[in-house]
Amino acid sequence: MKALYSDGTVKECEDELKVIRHTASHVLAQAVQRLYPGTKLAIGPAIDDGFYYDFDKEGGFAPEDLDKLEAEMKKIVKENLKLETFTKPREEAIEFLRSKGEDYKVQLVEDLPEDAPISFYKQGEFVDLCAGPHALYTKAVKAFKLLSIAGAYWRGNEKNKMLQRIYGTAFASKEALDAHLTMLEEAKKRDHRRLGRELGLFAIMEEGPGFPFFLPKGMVLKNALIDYWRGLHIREDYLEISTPMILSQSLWLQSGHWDHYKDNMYTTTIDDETYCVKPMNCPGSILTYRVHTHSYKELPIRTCELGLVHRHERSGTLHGLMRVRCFTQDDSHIYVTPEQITDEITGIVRLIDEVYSKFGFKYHVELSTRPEDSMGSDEDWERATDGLVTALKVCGLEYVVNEGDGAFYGPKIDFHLEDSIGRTWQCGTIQLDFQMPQRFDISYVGTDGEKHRPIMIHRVIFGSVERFIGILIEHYAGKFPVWISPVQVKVLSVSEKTFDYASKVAAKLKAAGIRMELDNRDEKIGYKIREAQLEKVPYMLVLGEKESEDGTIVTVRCRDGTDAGQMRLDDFIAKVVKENSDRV
RNA sequence: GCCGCUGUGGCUAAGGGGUAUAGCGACGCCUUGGUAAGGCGUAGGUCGUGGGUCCAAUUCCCAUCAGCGGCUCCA
Repeated sequence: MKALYSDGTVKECEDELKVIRHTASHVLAQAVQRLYPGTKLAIGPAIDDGFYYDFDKEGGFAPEDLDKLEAEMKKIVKENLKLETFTKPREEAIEFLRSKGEDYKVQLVEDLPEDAPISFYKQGEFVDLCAGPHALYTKAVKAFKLLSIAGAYWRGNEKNKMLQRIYGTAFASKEALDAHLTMLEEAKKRDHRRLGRELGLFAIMEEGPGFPFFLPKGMVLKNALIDYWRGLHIREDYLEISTPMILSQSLWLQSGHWDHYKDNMYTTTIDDETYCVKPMNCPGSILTYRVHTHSYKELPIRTCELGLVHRHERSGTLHGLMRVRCFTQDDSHIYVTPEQITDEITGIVRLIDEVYSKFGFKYHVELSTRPEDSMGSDEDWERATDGLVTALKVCGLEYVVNEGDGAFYGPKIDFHLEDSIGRTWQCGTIQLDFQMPQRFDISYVGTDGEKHRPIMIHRVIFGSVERFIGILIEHYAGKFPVWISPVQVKVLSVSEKTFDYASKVAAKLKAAGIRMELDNRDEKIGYKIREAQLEKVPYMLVLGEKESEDGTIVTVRCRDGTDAGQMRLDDFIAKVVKENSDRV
């Protein structure tokens, strides 16, 4: 597709969808200004799967307005306006925008480099400050839909005014648009909050907003993950510990958490003393390090802990299991010498990759640097950041830099996973910390017999077991692999005549350690199969008179609807036991 | 926390100023049935919570709590 660039040239564009969507956002802004004169424009970019435009409109938009705006947009597309571009000198551009009352646009121009030409795009009566490129005519926006209205702060700063953002999407064809909308509908069915309820995995109640309850089936899944976690950590020479959930405020003052994190901390009073519910596990781990003196020969010391932390997250940020107020971190604190940093971090990156690959997750990596609210010297931060960058290079990992998003005590490498509709969630993280060891004055004895300061690495793989389970649920759409399936086999009797045989088979499965459920209800086999399908159980055993008379065989139906035919019961048991122990 | 929307039996929804409907599910009876829903019947809600307006509110208004979509923030 050809596009109009801000230098006035027309050429083949690199990203057709982006051009269509960006033009769609202009068409939306034009419709808004036609229907609601006086509405001010902020910004309106194309995004991953659509576009949005931020407006400042007196009284905001009502949901019905989306229909009216869509209708007006269709008109504008039908008018097939030609897009034109022109530039203005800085002062003239500011004057022009000011005369139109576009205060936000004036601010945008004022922030552009002094000597940059200020480009505008025009379609019919509508003119917008814009760097382009755009479609040549508005008819390029033939397949679009407005999706939602949301609040958004001007320039993403919560101290600024909240504007109204209208989200929409656009495609090159109606078919592509419909396919996208259908995909969104399908994704809703995989939402972990819905599946969590339907499959009886977890529940979040009004009595504890953000504090999830794990139901029996969810607990089986969680424990399977934890067993896997424990095995890995034994293999990798970690030492498991457990530290208290509530510790004295003085500890949190010493660690710096009170200064930098108190808004997120819950407190309680014990015998007139203030105690804090731990929002992180590091101070606890450090205290265990200090119990004994350590030699350089012991390092690296890798402590690990399934730590249940509580954080007061703001109410509007809670989201199913993905964002909660109490969660289990598969935490680890590793004490190393400066020379060991690169090898240790490289090892962790590989371990994280091993775990994510096991589930077939795609992930992307970010390097988060020093935030404004932080502690420690510039030199420490530089050394720590360099250490992480070196490890990333050694591993050959691609990453993006997330400026100012590090922890208050150190920079971090973050691993992000995607949910069913493409939102990403930070799960794994590796943080390099020079501060805690100083604050707690921990040391090891070196070859010279002198005390030296170890460096501390904080890291998680799942991140939070809760969030990881949320991602797992959506990734598998509830059809978990056998080893984490809450129920692995459902035993279904065809009629009352085979209740006994079904019970016998069930007992044998159970004795073999297989998680099974027996359905000996007085229902037809089709009904029992339907229910087992909805529960997304990997294997169903259909047991009727044929199987019962033989006494050693079972008929296996798989979750995907295929009929695996008859097998000897012993062979079936061996197969499931193997799948479970191989974790597939 | 901020902006907008939502809140009816376990779930999904309908309704609407004069104490509320359906389907699924649950339970009971009949049916003994071979790979995604056999039939009949029964129970279950006072409409998130608290105020207010009104002869009367679940239905209107206010507040509050929770959820949803975003923003900000974060594992």
